[in-house]
Amino acid sequence: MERVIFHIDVNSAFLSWTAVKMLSEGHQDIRLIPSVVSGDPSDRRSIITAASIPAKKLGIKTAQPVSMALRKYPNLLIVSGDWEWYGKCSRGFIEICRKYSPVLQQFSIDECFLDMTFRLYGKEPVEVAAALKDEIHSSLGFTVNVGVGSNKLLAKMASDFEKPDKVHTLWSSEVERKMWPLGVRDLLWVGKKTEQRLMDYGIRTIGQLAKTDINYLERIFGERSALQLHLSSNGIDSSEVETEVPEAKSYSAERTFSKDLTDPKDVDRALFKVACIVAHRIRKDSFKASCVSIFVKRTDFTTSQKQSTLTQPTDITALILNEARRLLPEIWDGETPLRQVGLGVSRLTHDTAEQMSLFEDPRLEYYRSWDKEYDRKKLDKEDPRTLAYESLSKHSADH
DNA sequence: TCTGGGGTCCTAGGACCC
DNA sequence: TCTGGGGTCCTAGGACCC
Repeated sequence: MERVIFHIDVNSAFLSWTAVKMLSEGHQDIRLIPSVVSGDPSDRRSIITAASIPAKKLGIKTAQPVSMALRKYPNLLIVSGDWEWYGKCSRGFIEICRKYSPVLQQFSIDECFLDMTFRLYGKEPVEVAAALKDEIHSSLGFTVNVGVGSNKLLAKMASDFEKPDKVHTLWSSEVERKMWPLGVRDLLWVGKKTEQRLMDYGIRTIGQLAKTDINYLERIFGERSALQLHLSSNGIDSSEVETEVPEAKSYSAERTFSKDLTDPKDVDRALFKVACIVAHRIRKDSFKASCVSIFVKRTDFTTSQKQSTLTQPTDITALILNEARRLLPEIWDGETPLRQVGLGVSRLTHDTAEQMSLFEDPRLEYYRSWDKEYDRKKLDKEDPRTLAYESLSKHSADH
């Protein structure tokens, strides 16, 4: 029996959600004018996080630099994001979707899949999808697209058809007519690089890809990727709607500076900030990490990364920072200007047993109390107090 | 025009062990 | 003394997603 899967996708999520909030405060509806959500517009390096449909019609796209968008349209309305509010909107929209089927997989902050196979009770899938779409609009004030299909891949492809506020179907029987004429780039998991390689071999549309001999694809992409391309271009996807929320596998934070850094003191301070952010987040989720990695991006956009495994998992900022400091010289000569500095942790465990040792470093107690205070005071993540930085630096430098 | 931030998964090579 | 093959862990890098 054929399955019925819905994919629900909020239209220009961050922009719509900001619009709803501004409307309630008496502002005009920014969805109807050229507008964008972005980081600090005075920073030359800020990029566009979300754009309204009128803005998109002017050629303004997500991930473009704000400066570029302003050159295209100087009257562009720029608003900043509000992540707490976005979290509320996301939870509200997921809650409504869950009423239609408990077999729900949240795919990102603004997308989810529903397995509707046993939830239609004789009703037409398209009518149920329209009811869901309209309920979200009337109760929360923003629009969504609903893709309806025979599997997750097709549902997701369908939700990407004409926007906003639309229901589209993409059943297996419609693949040839609705999906095959599209360019390969429209296929899920085909990004820029794969598109270029396919182009090199004269494969431009999803239909051409579907009809390409899989053995030929294997020679270009390897066994695994070839199979993936072959199946998805033919509209085949047997994956389930996963209701379990997977545990995080890694945490990371990175900062791009408005001016490239060259002073080792500035770089160290940046490392400190990202270490505080990452360590705070793993403590909040009661994880400890065994692997620390750092990465840098240079002015020419080349990047380097270095990671190493700790002898014991930890959630202590100072120990993570120390490892990061040890690794840094291996990827940075102390002079090359750096555009970005990042820090990540992985190999996470929930192991709570403290590894007590007779020889436990007495400084650990100080580090833990420092972290406790950081967590308690919710210190401004972007601007940890100088004093805190100095005191932690002084201690951990002795290591 | 000049490119953010946060994730996941895959591959490939080297080290090490049996 | 010189030898095979398989498994696992670790690290670096790349591609993709939102």
